[in-house]
Amino acid sequence: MSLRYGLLGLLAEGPASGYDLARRFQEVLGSVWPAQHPKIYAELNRLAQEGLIEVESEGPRGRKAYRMTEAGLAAVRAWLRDTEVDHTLRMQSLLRSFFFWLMEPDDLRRHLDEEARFFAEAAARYEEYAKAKDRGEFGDSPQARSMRIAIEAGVRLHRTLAEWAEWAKTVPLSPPTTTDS
Amino acid sequence: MSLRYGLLGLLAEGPASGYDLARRFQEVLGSVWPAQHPKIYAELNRLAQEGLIEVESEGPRGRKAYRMTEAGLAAVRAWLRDTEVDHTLRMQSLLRSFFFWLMEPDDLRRHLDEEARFFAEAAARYEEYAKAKDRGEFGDSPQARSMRIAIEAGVRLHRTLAEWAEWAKTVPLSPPTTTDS
DNA sequence: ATCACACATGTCCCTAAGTACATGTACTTA
DNA sequence: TAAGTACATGTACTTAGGGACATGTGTGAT
Repeated sequence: MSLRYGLLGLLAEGPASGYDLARRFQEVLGSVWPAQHPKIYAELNRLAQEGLIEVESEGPRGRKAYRMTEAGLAAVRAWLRDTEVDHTLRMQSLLRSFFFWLMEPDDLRRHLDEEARFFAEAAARYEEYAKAKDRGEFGDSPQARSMRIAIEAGVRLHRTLAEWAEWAKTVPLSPPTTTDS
Repeated sequence: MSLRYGLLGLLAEGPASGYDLARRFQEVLGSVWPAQHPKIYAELNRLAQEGLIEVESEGPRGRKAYRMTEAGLAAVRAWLRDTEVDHTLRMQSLLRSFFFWLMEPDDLRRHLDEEARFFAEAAARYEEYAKAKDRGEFGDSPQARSMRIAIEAGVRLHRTLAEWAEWAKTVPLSPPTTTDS
């Protein structure tokens, strides 16, 4: 259901085609909610059938731009206001960390180096985005301010994970061996 | 595939039945990789067919305890060492934050209050776990130390998200209106 | 003795997600 | 004018995940 409301949320900013939405999903929402174009086109058709969106215009190359209907706007708002947040998390990085004790120390160090680098780079990318927003590149609309909040989560989250990976490198996995002297 | 290696990872600590594994998944891995018992039993059967695990003993009420085989241990290790980490993230909380501008200020404040509370409570639960470990309640084995690292990630992650939600409450979503005087 | 509960394993079905395949059009550049 | 690229929309197949349903057993309490 989240994909559905992700699409409606994006369409609340203005009309867009499936192609546009697929790109925007990849660019901005992709890091918190991945979606491939087949799912997007399918969902758009369902949404249109249910009257939550409607074709606004048809363009070249079969392009169909959708516009949100009143019912659609009401539906996103209801989702945001009335439905419980699904806090389910699925992080392979953390799943793996339960099994670090199965790894050779060298492999583990290498792994944590890579993890730290990955998270730090992601954090840096989000920070660039945040700076661009703060420079006014996305304007100062409520949408842009919302995005700024989301980006801030990205920055903090990935920075935290990078620090965690660095910290993890300092934790010895084997208890000190008692020298039987 | 992560469920598979989650199960193998748990079985690396010692023999266990599907029922045991389902409970342990819910308790310790559930927050980073949810799994329901039907999936677990199915995966165990597949794993046994492929020779990565084998039935160690049969107990009352049809209980089947599985033991990991050499091949199974090699498989988890190969997964940990050689396969790339899937960093795909799916966080509904963050997806929603892109659309905060569609919410009434009051609803948004309420929402962020709830989010902050949820994340803070989760962080506190993880912290309790961490303290218990540091008191020595889980011993000092490599497994326990691995778990400690995973728990630390839970603490930091949720604390960060709680702080983010608190911070988000202080961000005005509407640009200051120019009073036409 | 009976009842409730925790133990224990599964099937079935539906939805969500991911990948590969398929098709065609407008524009830009060599 | 030919080739490459970005635009544009889909179908088909496979796997993963979640919920409901089904079934039966040992144990402890009343």
